[in-house]
Amino acid sequence: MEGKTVAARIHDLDEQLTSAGRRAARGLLGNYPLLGLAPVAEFAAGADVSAATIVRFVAQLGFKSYPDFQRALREELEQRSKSPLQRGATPADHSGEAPYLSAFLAQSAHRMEESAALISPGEFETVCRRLTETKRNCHLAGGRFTDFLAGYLEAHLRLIRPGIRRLDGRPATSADQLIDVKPGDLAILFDVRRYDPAMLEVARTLSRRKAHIVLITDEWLSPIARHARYCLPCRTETGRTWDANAVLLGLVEAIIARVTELGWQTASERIGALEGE
Amino acid sequence: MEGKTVAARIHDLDEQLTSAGRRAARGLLGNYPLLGLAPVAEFAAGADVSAATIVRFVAQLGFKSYPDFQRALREELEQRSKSPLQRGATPADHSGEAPYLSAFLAQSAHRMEESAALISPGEFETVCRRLTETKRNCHLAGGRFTDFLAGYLEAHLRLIRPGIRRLDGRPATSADQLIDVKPGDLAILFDVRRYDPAMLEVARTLSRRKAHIVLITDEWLSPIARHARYCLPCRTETGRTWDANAVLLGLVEAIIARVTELGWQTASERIGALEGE
DNA sequence: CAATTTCTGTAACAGTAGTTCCACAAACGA
DNA sequence: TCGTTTGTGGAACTACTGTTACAGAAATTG
Repeated sequence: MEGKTVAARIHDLDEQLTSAGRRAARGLLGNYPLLGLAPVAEFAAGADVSAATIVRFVAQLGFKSYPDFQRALREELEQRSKSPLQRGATPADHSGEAPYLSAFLAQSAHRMEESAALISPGEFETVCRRLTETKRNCHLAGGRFTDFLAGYLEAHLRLIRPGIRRLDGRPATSADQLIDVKPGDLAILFDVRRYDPAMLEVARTLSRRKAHIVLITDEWLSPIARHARYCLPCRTETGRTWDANAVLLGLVEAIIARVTELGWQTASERIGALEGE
Repeated sequence: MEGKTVAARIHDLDEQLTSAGRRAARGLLGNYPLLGLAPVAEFAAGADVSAATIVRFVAQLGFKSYPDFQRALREELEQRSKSPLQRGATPADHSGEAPYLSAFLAQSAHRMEESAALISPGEFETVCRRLTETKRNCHLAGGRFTDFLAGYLEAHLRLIRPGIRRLDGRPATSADQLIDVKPGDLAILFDVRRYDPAMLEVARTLSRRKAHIVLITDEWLSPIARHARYCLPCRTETGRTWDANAVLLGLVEAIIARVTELGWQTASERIGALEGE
């Protein structure tokens, strides 16, 4: 119990967390561990919950008090900075210029691994399981630079199971698409920064219709997060002109792989039938 | 005054510090910046001075209050972790069993790094340079599961430069699209395993019309490779039902990033104009 | 060597943080 | 659809932390 990192504790709880508790967890993992070192009020504001929720969250993690929790974070941070490897690691790459492509791909790869830490394993698993429930329909939509992800996921899910619907983001046409959304339906939305107002509107409508929203977003969390039951954030920041959506695709492929495994009975038949053509 | 790091401020003071003040400085620099994030009492104990001294020290550094000082430290830490390659931000999570998602993303990440070795840096660079030659048109096309990559690349290249054309893979319609392909034009084709015969046909035609083909494919090389002037293969094998196209998207994003850099003059203007809307 | 100045730690103070309680709202199950 | 349960945020409360004043200990200078 003592030796565990705070991040690990969060992943342990995971299922037991309530909606607001989860927002707190997301916020903290989002810029870990800095938000936890701020005063409660600031943490609360950053995670978009009340101060009371933060205190409850910290108590759930097994800490006696908020200061106690902060001490744990500091000690963790101290451990990390004292461990020998990374001191040399970061500055060393200036020696002998690495080819552009290697450096770029290494960076993307690194961000992909970081994203794994950002996403709660239980939440991922839950989302995948829900995707195998073929009784409910599943709706997909993405914004300007993420719509292709929705398309990619759609193409694969269609092979695996029935009941997949694609929404387009334009408010005009989406209105009538949204009519046949039933309570309890699943909706997977993609939204990354410069967040799309149209997507937010779609999310609002879905929320009103009691659909369960799965949000796939970047580390700064789309405003849709407030309406989302499940939230899967990825590290996309590059410091360059464009953010890295390859990480998002990695996540999408992970979902496809997992859902294929879980629903292999159905999937193999369908895929077999389609391959045959 | 505002932008200075706390460490820099300490060095500035230096001579002006009294004996106890210096102990405080030593303590903080000794395990920077963690001690400063602790409560005053703890900071004091760690630096072996009284709490009052710490407060005076912080005031000397130019901060209005101790909380103010801590905020500065946190912001500094946030900056640092966000700008250059993240210092091994969240690595030490390998405790215990690796969750599905982590394992999957780690695998994807690994394959991404391998791909860097697979692709000749010179070839990559050449392709990017040719993409900045705006005198020649550039045509894009992809197969069933890769067409979205062509779309993604198209969307970004359009922002950067003129003369981008998208071909669709259907032989019927592609015929007339291919009419305005001129000798020396660039054509970027995506083709991965279970290779698309239609794509091969498109490649043949392009080849006949003396277009220079850039092929983005998997490690087993599409048959198009014979017609391609440049060939950029990626590791996509997963051993599962589906191959990993996230690696391909990584490569595409690398191209986008590099081309943006090379043609920044043109690109920045165009992007700026479009952002303005 | 003594008087003066500067610096330091202790102890009381004040303010702000963390904590807790309660009423309300949302989700769940009958 | 209605009651029950659970979760949530606002507001009061408490406790701790940062702050400040003061008195004693060094250090410095005449």
